[in-house]
Amino acid sequence: MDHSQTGTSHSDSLLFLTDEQLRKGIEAMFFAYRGFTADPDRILEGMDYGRAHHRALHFIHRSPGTTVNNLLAILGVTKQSLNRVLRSLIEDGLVESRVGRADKRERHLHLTPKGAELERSLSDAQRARMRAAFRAAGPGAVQGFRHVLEAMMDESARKQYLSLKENSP
Amino acid sequence: MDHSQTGTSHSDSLLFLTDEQLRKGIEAMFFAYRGFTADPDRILEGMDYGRAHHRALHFIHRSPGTTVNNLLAILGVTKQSLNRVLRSLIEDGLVESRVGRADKRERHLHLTPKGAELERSLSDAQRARMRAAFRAAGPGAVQGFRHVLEAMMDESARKQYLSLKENSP
DNA sequence: TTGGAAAGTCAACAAGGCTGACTTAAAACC
DNA sequence: GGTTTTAAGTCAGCCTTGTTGACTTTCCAA
Repeated sequence: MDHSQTGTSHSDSLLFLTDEQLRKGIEAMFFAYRGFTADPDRILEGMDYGRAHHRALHFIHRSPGTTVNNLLAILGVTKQSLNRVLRSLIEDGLVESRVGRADKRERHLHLTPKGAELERSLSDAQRARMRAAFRAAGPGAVQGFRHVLEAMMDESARKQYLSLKENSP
Repeated sequence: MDHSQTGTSHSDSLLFLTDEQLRKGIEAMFFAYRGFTADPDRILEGMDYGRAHHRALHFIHRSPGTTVNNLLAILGVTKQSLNRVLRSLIEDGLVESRVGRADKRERHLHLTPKGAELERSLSDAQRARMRAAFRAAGPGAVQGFRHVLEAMMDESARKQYLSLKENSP
């Protein structure tokens, strides 16, 4: 489980990973995630919304007509937690909840024009940062980035990630 | 700012990044970060500690003798927020706070054996996941992963990240 | 000797998680 | 047709972790 020779980091031939390298990876995740959320957070502060609203808007935009249960599974939060967020978005006219045609118990969620507008301003900011990072790192790095992140996910999250439509890696 | 031809993703020659590729990157960050924190969170649940305590333990372990102000800057939270966490760790005997020798206003933070033990169990879990992800993705991917994350950080965070000691990428 | 930095503390508040209990409507089952 | 299950929504209360603002103590340094 440990190599007991921490510190020296030279050529890592496939299986030799020092604790130092792993720790750097861990810290990279920590600092990068802060940057990842910084721009949308800045836009949202002052509004009545937060990161949770952003996530809901993102996945509704991305899978229009998704049901509440679906969204619950993707976001990995409780019904009560999501409901609080969803209720305010619906009341404020950013999200529309339509009774299901086939199954009238279900509610299908869509962004209104107003909701789409906020979603776009949030995702524009986030995409701009991602684009800058991808360009700075180069095309090869993008593949590596995606591969490592994918391997880091829980099995169930990976399935959800891969099954989100238009997936052509 | 936008290419207006979303969807098709074939060879991306250095500067051509579709919104689709960027969105996949964004979602990869979201799902992967959940996996990244899942194991330590599982260990901590049931104890009186949470993710904030984990972060404090991590950076104290990594930079023994660091001052409170230093830690504040790295974690990016307020003094009051950190103090609450630090107080419980000190009271429970996981962290020792030593008055500075040169400057007696400063407190230098160290892990006690008990604190080091918890830190190790948390970081063992997190490293195991990182190691598995790195192995699954291969050595080239690890470089790409680090490069993209580094480029995604805010300028100030990147400086902190790079200046944390024993940095030999 | 005085100004300011480092640390610590109290109080109050907000976001966003959680559990538990319960309702309503509609589908599915037998 | 009656029962059970499922999807959604709600109320109440709790926890963690972040925030501001105000204030104290200590002590270095100009």
